[in-house]
Amino acid sequence: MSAFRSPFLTEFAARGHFHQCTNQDGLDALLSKERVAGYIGFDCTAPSLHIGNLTQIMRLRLLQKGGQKPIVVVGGGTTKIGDPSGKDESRQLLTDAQIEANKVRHMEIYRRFLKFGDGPTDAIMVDNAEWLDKLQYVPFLRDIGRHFTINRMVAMDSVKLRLEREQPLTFLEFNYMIFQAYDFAELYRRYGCRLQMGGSDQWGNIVSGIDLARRTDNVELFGLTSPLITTSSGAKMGKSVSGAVWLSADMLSPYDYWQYWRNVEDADVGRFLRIFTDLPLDEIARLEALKGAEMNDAKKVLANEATALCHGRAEAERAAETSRQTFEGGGLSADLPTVEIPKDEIVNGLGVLGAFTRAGLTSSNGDARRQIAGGGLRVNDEAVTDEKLLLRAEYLREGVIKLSLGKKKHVLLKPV
RNA sequence: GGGGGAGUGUCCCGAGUGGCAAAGGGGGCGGAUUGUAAAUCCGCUGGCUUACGCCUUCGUAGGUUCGAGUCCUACCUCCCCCA
Repeated sequence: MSAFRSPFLTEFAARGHFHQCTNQDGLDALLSKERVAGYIGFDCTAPSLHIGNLTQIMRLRLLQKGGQKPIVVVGGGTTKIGDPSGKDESRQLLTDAQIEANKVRHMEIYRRFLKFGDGPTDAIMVDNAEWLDKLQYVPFLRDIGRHFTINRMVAMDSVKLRLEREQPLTFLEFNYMIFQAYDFAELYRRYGCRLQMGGSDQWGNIVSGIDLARRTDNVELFGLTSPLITTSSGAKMGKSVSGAVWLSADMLSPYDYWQYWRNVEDADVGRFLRIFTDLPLDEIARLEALKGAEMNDAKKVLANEATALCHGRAEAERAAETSRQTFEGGGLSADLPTVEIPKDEIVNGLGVLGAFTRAGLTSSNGDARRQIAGGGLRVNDEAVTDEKLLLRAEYLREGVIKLSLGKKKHVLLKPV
């Protein structure tokens, strides 16, 4: 990878985002010469975005920091098709209402990471349903479809892999790349957008758009992809205590979000600091070089910075403090997740099994029983050995009972 | 339209002579060890139950049988070959 002249590409590469570029020198020259609008598309398949999407958002953020103009394309239209890239099975089709609801929630998230407005480097957000919904089949086939050969489409990884693995690919999904290609060309016409970024799995779709625009508008557009971010142990990143690592506080609390970053593997700390925070590279290099237990300090910085970007500095500090009290103070933090129960139940004595299940720590009484057998449950930090234990008022500490599953999952039971 | 094959524990893959709560993986969770890390080792991984035990599960619906994941019939879905 040669040195870049443009600040954006330099930073982009230095932070580990660079995978492939359709015309590296051409793009670098263009970025150095004029302000470039670049986009990334996001489909609205889930009610929140997760950290997989965050890697993309951070790339747009870098684009903005580099003095260029980011465009967020929300896939109100393409979500109706479903991207087959990298998947073995079709995603279940969402209703228009679900897509719309998801879209509104996503837009709120983009605003936290990017500055929107009318200024030259302010981000803008557009919905590809604006043009895709209006397309008419026959005119579209004649104008756009004639630029695509089945031969090439079938050779695309997104299609080829599905066929090779003998998994069905519907005609609907087969069309996805055409729509994404059309998006790029349309964004060029509407906003002069010259650049599309995306994960490495988007290469084929991006190149299709570049080809299309060259044929229809005789212009060179650019594609820039990033490596798929995995954990050092090879897993696709993004699993937290409660499933995916969501960016919406109502789907994953700032505390759990903070904990996710606090718990990344040692080997990932430097890489993640570069991708998911704005810290200067020399500072990251210093943190990354920490040895042994000191690595925990680097992880705290990662957690603080990443959480502050997503949920605000105040929430990050709160999560850090809750974590400090819980893990380092050995004490009780009132900020842990709390489940309320009727006061009577404590007065009468509440069975431990039910209590853990109510708190959401175990999935059933049987599960709770098994966890007790395995030594995994604690009440007020003391291991539960008797599954018939009744929780009564004398277990209250500062008005709550602390239930724990393993070392990391804690819930406060609060009588009301 | 004709012929052949397949759907198994609600995370996934996958074995399964009529006696099966159903082999084995992966993943996940817990324990030990650690640094809230990795690696390693151990345990758990359908529901209810103090317990004997009871209930629910193998694409769907029926049937044969003391007894069905396993045999029969119909239907659904998917894959392959022929037209």
